[in-house]
Amino acid sequence: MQLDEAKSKFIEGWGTLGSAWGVSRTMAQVHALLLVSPGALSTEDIMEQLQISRGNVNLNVRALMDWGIVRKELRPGERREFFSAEKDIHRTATLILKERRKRELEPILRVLGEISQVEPSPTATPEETAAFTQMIGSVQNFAEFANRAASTLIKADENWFLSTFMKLMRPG
Amino acid sequence: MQLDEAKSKFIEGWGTLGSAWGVSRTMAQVHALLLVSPGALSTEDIMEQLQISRGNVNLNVRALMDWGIVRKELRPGERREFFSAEKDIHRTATLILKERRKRELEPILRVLGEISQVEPSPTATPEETAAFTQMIGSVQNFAEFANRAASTLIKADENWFLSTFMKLMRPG
DNA sequence: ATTAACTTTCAATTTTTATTGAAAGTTTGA
DNA sequence: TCAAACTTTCAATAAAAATTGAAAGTTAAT
Repeated sequence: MQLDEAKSKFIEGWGTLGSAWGVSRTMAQVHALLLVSPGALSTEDIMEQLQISRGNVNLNVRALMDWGIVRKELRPGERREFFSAEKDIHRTATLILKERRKRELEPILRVLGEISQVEPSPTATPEETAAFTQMIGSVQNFAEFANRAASTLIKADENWFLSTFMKLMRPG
Repeated sequence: MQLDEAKSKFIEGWGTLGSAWGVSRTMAQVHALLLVSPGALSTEDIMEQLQISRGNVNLNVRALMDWGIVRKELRPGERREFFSAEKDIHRTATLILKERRKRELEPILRVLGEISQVEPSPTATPEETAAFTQMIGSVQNFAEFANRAASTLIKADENWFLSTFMKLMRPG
């Protein structure tokens, strides 16, 4: 396979993966393009390579910068901005995890905390209320577990990630 | 807070969480409704409680059954079908993990495997090709790590999940 | 202060995805 | 075998999300 074809396949595959996980296809594709590009790219470069509009490029690179996985690069004597992706995959994964935890896990934990305060009422039997409380409690436990696991991974350095965690996963 | 209000908030929150992770809002809401309902529900029950059409209920309930997290329940002497959610949250999480790994992780691993076979060509410098191969290699390593981690979690029973994994996450 | 080179915004549009509802299909009991 | 009580399908429709492109905004050099 030729390099260009391989790059295209990666961009396409990464885009598909992203959209399955709630990241817009284009955002994932911009990320993939920056990952496979040796140097930083300008807005025009991205527009041309992915065949998308200027506004779209701007929107998506800014979202990627919000996530901390893409950086703006300024070159002396150049007015336009160049963009490059964090190339360390563990760091990238950590940053994504951090951001998604903040955006998605924390809100549901808040909701779970609120609704676990459900009080006995005349319209529901005590059994119904108890069943609900128990159900929510187990979801809450699980979500808190996931939250703590995410924290640990976020704090962990790459060595820990590769050695300690790897050993756990393959104890043989 | 009253039980009904708490249930609604859970259904809404679960729906939002789902859509952030690439699951349709309605599918997540049907799942949430079944989770908070003490008994099994009929198609009509779901239609009424979520205010959605019969076709939509049918579609989403079948998708949830594909995932293995909702079961059909037949009652003697009743022609219609009732549905109930797996109430064990660890088991639910495991089943979701398993299904998503199959649907989303495996395809990207296949793509990565293919494109790592990139060959030197006249249109690209050896350095470019090498940089690409290295990049893809690190993504591949990471994806394979995630794949193995998922396998382990899938095989693990609840005890392991709660004790061993918990200890690792909070080594103090 | 002006202008050229850029970035950002946003209302309009397109594309994608989800939903409906009615018709077709299936199953079960009489 | 019939018909009632269901489930399933799918073409049409609606809703949501992504995208465009042109105009407005910003910045930096002269």
